Amino acid sequence: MLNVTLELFATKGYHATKVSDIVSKAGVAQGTFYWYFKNKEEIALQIIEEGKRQLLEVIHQGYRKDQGCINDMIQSSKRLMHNLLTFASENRNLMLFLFLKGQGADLKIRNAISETLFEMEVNFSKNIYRAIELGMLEDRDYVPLQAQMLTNMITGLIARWQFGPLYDWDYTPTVPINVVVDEIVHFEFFGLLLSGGRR
Amino acid sequence: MLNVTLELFATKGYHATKVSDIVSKAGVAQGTFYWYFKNKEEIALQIIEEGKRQLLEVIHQGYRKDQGCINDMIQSSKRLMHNLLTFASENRNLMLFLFLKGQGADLKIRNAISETLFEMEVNFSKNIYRAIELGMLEDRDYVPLQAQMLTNMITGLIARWQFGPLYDWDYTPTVPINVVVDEIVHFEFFGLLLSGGRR
Amino acid sequence: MLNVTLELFATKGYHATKVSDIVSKAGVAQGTFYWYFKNKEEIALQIIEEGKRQLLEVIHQGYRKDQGCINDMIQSSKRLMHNLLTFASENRNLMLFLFLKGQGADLKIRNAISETLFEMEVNFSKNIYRAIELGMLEDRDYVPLQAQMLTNMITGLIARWQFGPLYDWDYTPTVPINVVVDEIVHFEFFGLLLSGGRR
Amino acid sequence: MLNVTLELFATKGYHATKVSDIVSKAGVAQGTFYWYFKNKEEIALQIIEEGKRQLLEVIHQGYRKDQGCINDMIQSSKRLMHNLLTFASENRNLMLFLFLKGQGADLKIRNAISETLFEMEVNFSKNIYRAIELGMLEDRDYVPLQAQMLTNMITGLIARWQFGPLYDWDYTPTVPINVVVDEIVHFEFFGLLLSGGRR
DNA sequence: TATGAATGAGCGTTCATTCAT
DNA sequence: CATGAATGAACGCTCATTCAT
Repeated sequence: MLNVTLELFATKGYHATKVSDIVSKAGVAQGTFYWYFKNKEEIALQIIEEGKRQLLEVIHQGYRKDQGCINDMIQSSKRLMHNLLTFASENRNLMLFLFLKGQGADLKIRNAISETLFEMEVNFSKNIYRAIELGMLEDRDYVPLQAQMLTNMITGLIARWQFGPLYDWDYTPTVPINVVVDEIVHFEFFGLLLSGGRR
Repeated sequence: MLNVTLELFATKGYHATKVSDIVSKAGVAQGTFYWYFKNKEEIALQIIEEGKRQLLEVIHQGYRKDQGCINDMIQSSKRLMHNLLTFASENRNLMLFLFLKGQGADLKIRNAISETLFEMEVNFSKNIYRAIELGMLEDRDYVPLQAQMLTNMITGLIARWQFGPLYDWDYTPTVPINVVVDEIVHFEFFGLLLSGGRR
Repeated sequence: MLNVTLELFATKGYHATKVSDIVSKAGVAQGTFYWYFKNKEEIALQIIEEGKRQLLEVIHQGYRKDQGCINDMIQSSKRLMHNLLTFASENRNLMLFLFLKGQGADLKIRNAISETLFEMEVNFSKNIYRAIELGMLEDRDYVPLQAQMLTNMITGLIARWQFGPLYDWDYTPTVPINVVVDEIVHFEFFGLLLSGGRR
Repeated sequence: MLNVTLELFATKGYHATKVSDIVSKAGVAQGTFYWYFKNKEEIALQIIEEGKRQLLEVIHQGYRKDQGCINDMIQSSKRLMHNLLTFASENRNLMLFLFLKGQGADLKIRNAISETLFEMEVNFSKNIYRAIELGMLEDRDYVPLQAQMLTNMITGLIARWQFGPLYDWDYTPTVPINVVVDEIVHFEFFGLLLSGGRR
């Protein structure tokens, strides 16, 4: 039922998705829904929770562990972005819901989503701090701000890349995944690396 | 009525805003709403239309017109970003609605918003192409992709800067506007400029 | 305004006709309507009143005055029916409203219409009684019942003849007026005349 | 719910009957209505459909099957009319809705009703043609027109007989059913039979 | 576990009517 | 005489939720 619901949330949006839509698509009766979930809000929260877990797992795997040269850093970033975009390709509905449609839902759900995005940010921050610790980047102020920019750039780009300017579910990406990875990492690299000790 | 409605849309979201909320906040009767607007959807579309107009006007004013050195380009970018962030500060509700909450509304509204963001992108693209023409930037592929990244970075940053990680209307920015401008332009500068002839 | 309103009542029906339809078709402002008429009901009642006057005038002109033979009676009936059908052709909207659509309006209006039809009946009754007085018809019971049947036959036929089986305003009669007159009078003649002294 | 609704439609008319009237009279909640019917229009259409079925069944049973003399034809007509009037007595609300109030409803409903009346006409036409085939009546033009007159006469008479000149639901018929049957059949007999070969 | 009929609060919208100008 | 903006009661309909089976 989670997958079915996520698909509906992603395409129609939270409010426009009726519980009756969910159950009819899932092939069960209306009442059955309420055996599995307390209410409509809860299924959304579960979806977000599970999505967050997977998303952070992907990001976590790209975490820099060893010291290395600039090139190692770039390679590591590329690997992370590649994993992220691959995950995005395999979880289109999740991306659409988390990065776009979700903000139209009710407060509690919006907050759960915001929290997810914030944790992404935190991980990017950690990544940057780690790179500084490892001596790969010079120390700087405003690491969180830079992590924000990265997050926005990445989530926004994933949405636009996958769904086009009108955020259409049936859109087919026109740019190969490698190009997107390169562009992001390029921005990231120059944005972060060359900012040097600016503080 | 437009301002009152925008505020409600921005804080509660489109669906959670009842027409009765709008009219009671505006101090008129329920029926009066329908004298001025065909229905709830139309007022949203009008708000978006007007917001788009203003937003694009701000962006257009930052359009590069004269050739210049690298420094001119940076200054011009800073001026544009400063205008944009100032406009954002003075139109918090519009930002919240366009960049976040709006995607939870119905198809027609979402499309109108997407179109607005897309036109921002197009303007950034034009800006980049213009800089190439003027010899300020080397020629490159994927200008639209870079414009997308810029747009995402900027809109996302505006939202996060103004409303914090939980997108809370009562949040107060913790980072001074100049720092944000510097960071954005830094990213933009290195991202775009130093990408050189990579194609 | 009366004509405009009658046309709308006849085509759309009483309830489906909005005061705003009337005034926009009449080319005046909404408020003006209420200078001429107390409310929507009143204009309907005025229309019915005026229609009744005209209708009864037509019927009254066909009233038998002089004694005569059977043939005189048939000729007189034919003349009456011809006048009635001619009037109907020239007052399609009135027919449609009185004989069909009107019964869907509110109580007071329905009663005004019923009264109109009843007065038609009364006149037919008088006509029959007069013919009996003049010795053109034998005396009989149930004259009112026969008058009812005549009325129903005539009003129904007028509606069906002018507007077809679906009561469509744009329908064009397929049967010439003389044929209709002949058929009605034939029915009337044999129905009334030959019923002889049956009592 | 169908019976309850028919009663309300027949007494108050379609537009004046609120869904809340229906459900409160039926003793269920507002929402329950929409579990059984798509909307208010649909229940009207179902009522008409069912009414048509029953009405045509009654008429069909009176269909002439065997050849016979004039008297057989009259007897057969009387039986049909008697059945029809008996059915009408037992389905007062249906009569009131189909023959009077229904024409005030919206287009789709009006058309469904018109269709019902038209099928009555068609059946009467068939009956006449069958009588011609059987040699009980001479051939003639304008059979459909005569069927129309019959239908109008009969439906109108049923309405007036049952509900009086003001079409009042609480009216009690003042004329015994047999008299009405006799009068109708008399009109029909002389109207149809004696019209001979007039063409 | 699972069903699906039943609920009812709440919403968007309509439209006859009013009234200051 | 005429306007048209403003009113607000009332309606049809939706849909998340409940509960007897």
